[in-house]
Amino acid sequence: MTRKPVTIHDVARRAGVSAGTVSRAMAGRPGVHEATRHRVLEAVEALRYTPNLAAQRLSTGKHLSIAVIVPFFTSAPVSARLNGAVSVLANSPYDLIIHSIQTPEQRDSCFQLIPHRRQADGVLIISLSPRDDHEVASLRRAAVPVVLIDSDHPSVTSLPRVVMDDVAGGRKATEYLLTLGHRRIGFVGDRTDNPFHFIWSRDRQLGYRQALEAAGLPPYSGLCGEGEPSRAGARSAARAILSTPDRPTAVVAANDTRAIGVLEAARELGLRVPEDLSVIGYDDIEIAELIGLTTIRQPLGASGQRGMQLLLDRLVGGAVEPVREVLPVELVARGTTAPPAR
Amino acid sequence: MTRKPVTIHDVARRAGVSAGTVSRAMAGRPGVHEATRHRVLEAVEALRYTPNLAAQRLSTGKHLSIAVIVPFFTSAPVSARLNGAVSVLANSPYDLIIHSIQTPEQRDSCFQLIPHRRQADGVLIISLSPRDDHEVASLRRAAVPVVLIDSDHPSVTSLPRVVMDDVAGGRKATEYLLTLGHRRIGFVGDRTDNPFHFIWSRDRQLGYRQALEAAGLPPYSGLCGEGEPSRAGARSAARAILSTPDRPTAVVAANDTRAIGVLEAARELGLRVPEDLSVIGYDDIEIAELIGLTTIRQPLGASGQRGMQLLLDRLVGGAVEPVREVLPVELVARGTTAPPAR
DNA sequence: CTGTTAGCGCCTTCAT
DNA sequence: ATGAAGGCGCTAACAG
Repeated sequence: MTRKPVTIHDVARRAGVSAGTVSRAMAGRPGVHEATRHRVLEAVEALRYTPNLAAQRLSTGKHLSIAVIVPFFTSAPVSARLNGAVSVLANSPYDLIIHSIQTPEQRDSCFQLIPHRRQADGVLIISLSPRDDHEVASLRRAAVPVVLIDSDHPSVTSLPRVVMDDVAGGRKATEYLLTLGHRRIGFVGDRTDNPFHFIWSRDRQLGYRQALEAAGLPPYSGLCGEGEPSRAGARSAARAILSTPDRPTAVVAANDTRAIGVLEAARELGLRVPEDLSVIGYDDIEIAELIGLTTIRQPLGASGQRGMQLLLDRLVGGAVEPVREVLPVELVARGTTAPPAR
Repeated sequence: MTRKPVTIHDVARRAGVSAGTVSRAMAGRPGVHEATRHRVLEAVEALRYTPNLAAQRLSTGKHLSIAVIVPFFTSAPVSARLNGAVSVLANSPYDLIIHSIQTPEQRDSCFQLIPHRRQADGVLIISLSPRDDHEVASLRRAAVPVVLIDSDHPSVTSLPRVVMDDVAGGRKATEYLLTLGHRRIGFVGDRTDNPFHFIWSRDRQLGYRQALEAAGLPPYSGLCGEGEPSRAGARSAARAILSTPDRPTAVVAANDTRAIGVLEAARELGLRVPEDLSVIGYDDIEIAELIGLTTIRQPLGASGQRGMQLLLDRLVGGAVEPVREVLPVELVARGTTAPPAR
């Protein structure tokens, strides 16, 4: 079944030319007689010749592929970003190699290996942030360009990246609740020291704190729940803070999935939404619209596209200066928020 | 920044051996003195040597990568399957090359190119079925093993594949409604001649018809809506069949997304669910549980895992005989179904 | 315009 | 146990 592959020499022989000419003809490079090119292409067709990519890569030093490091791409926001990135590649010669991170160990090994092993022309890292200066430095001296999406680090010696304005998002969400008249506002998010080193929850919480502070309100640290990064985790965290005597009248969730957990907790506790409790999510994934969840919308697909574009730019244009693009977010008011009952 | 890559010869020189020995030492093959191996590995470490994959591939003829052809992987079911497939690869040396299909043209070109160009050791095709015998034949004479997931074709000369029992699923959904006492049951699905040649909607509809027939009911062709493959499309299709004088008391949707469209249509028309209308979906994606949708659950992640496993089997074991594995589906009864009002 | 000649970096016999 | 040599398939530089 797997008969010997057709090589460039087979084509050359059939067309009555040399391998070099076949190479030139196929690459469409100038300096080949039109008739010759025609004969070559005919032979290619007849033999169903496909160049051996490995040989091509070895010879040219180009890989024509891009590696993407991405966590849990069943998560809707991540998969939306990935999809945006992929769509940019559709009309390019680059292949897309996916490295799906499912454990913290995988994260670490991918961060070390992928950018240094010479297998892709560029590396795109989605939603996974460098842990420390050391890791930033390691990425900077990578063998190929590295671009980050939804990933950041305060280090000055920085990498090109596309980030969401998570702090502003957390602030907007909280300010909206303040505008509605809420004063006791809780937050349900991720642990700062989560094993994958996700930073978005932390940043959104920071914005939340800023908004409270700006409003002259004390930080309600007792109202912040951290739990497993899932609906169930958010539900139990929410159950905890909603069971306190001075329960909050509103909750900011670090993402839509958690917001749904909060809604479930509210239902379990017999709290009506939005009459007894306002809930606001983050991401605006499809489900948010369906259940009428008020949320902060971030440009998921666009972030993927932009990041991939940055990477491609530096693949063709050589070294472009590092940039840090911040994408804006917006509030989408729906049915899970209302003024507090008096 | 991109200094000259370190090659196997650099390592060899530093370790005071030849390139061949380095190769053997690194591959952990026998016939290398322990002390030598140690020195080699030390040199590898010191030089941060990473073998050039392209060279390795060219030399060995193995690519250590698997190509996956997959449509719209933002769709929850597709991304769940893909995720299952990826997870199998986590502990293997294989890389995963993604070919995301976004247009019918891409579908066609990928079907022709990917399996024949010698770039991956195997090809996994998810949720995209061969269009005709010709395409089946083309896949069969591919240069590398090809495995299909959620993809099928009646052709006798078949390919190894993992399919869902969509016909049984459509039947089960319909039988459940019949059991509840419904007699006028509609169906909202995809067009048979959809451009991507998806077949699951057709098969589920077939099961639906079988169930009706078995119950001695005439085929309610007027109750079948076909629309754009989206929530909105399903909503307008549903609006049409729910506005007829003899409207159905229950609707089987070809997937959960469409079921949600049907629910929206019902709400618009002032029909209560499940009192005035029963709705049943298909897939059991996360959202189904959230909104309490009765649905048919299919093993999404498991199908991906199993398909990838089949592919790996045939990569190591050589030619295994073609199989057609059918994965079972089950009914998940939730809140959108009830006996019809009398 | 086209053929020839060297590698690209690695693996793999075949000697030693 | 190790070194030397040839080749994987292709491209690129250099002659003609």
